[in-house]
Amino acid sequence: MSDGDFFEKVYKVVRQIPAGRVTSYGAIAKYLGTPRSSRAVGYAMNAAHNRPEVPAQRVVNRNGLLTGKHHFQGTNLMQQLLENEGVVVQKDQVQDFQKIFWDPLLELKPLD
DNA sequence: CACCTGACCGTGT
DNA sequence: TACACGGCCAGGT
Repeated sequence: MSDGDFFEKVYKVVRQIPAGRVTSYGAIAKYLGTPRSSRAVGYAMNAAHNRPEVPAQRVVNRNGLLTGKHHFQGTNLMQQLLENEGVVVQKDQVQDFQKIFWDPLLELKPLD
């Protein structure tokens, strides 16, 4: 595994998040076996702008807060994309966060 | 080559 | 409750 594969792994997981569900940076990092790399997951999302196949709006922070909304076009694009998928967002906060939370550790099989 | 800067998170005081 | 700290990855200056 070369070093640059980390972002790719992140994208691979994010791509599998079902519409209408969300997960967190930390959950992805943990799934990849590097629980301390949550920050790097965020950086991967920042770099994911070239990747239309990566639904970055489905990744929020551990509190269900849309911390990365400023990196989308406009002011509310991230929220609108989510609401478009049936996710209710209010004041940058995902409602029923725990309910629609998608944990790769549980939903996804160990590594892919 | 030595910093610096980010879509974060857990722990400690 | 609030802040400080270390760890993670990649690219820029």
